Amino acid sequence: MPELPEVETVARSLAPHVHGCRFVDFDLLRQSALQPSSLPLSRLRGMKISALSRRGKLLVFSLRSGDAAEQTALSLVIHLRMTGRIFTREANEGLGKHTRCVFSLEKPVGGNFQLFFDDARTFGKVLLADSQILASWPFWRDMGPEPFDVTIEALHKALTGRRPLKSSLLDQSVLAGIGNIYADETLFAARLHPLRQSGSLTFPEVQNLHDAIRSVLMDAIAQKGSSIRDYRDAEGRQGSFQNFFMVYGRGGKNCKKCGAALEKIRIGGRATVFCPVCQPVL
DNA sequence: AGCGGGACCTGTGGGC
DNA sequence: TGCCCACAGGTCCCGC
Repeated sequence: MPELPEVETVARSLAPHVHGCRFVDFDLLRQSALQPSSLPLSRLRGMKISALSRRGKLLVFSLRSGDAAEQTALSLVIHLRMTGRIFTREANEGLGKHTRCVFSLEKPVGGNFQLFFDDARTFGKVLLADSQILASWPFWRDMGPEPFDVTIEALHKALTGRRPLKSSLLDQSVLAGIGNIYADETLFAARLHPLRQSGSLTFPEVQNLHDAIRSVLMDAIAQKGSSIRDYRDAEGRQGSFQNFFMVYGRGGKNCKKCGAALEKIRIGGRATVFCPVCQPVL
């Protein structure tokens, strides 16, 4: 599910609820929801959330221990993968069918609430890490630049070889945060064929792609993400960018721009939709 | 290098 | 209505 715009929306909607809150307790209902390299979640107790941010598709809680004498800093990192959801609950409303982990938090002004991590497909992961564990986690270590930070030159340099352009966009070490929806939407906006060889792009084409990535992701964030089925923000609201899809999930339908029938193919095992007229091979 | 296929899982929607 | 199959927003791993 959640790609960059969805995780960004979750982070923004969740931040005001959790900032300054302290972890009181946790309940890990499914052991496999914990990344094997994680510190035990018991280390959470007493730690305070100093910031909530996003890196690629990861949600990152920055934590500090309460005592000023020996401050420790940890990060609680959550990857929602396909169907993960994070949301808050005021009281003890009981677990959902797919609840994998529950965190009990204490507000700075007093009073407790719970943070739920639900995940139907159980692909999602939770990782509690110090800076060393985080830095040596391959997925974190190898993550490429944020799409809003990368320069055109750096993007040009990262697009190499004969691999399909779409595969490069999905490669988190090239750019962090783009998934199947936004790869297809971005390529349409840039008028580039998904099978173009990554290394064959001219500088103006990379410039074009760079613009498309930023504008598609910004539009999607403005619409609070895309809700295909599972996705909701931290307050249970759906996104609305699915109403603006030009190609994703529209194989066989007419291009909204030129009317041609959109083609659906598979690239690297992922369904890929594009317009053969707006996105010519050359 | 990169692709196809499988694995990890559960749910949903379409076809019959 | 019900059953079976294909497919789903992501990543990792293996073999070719």
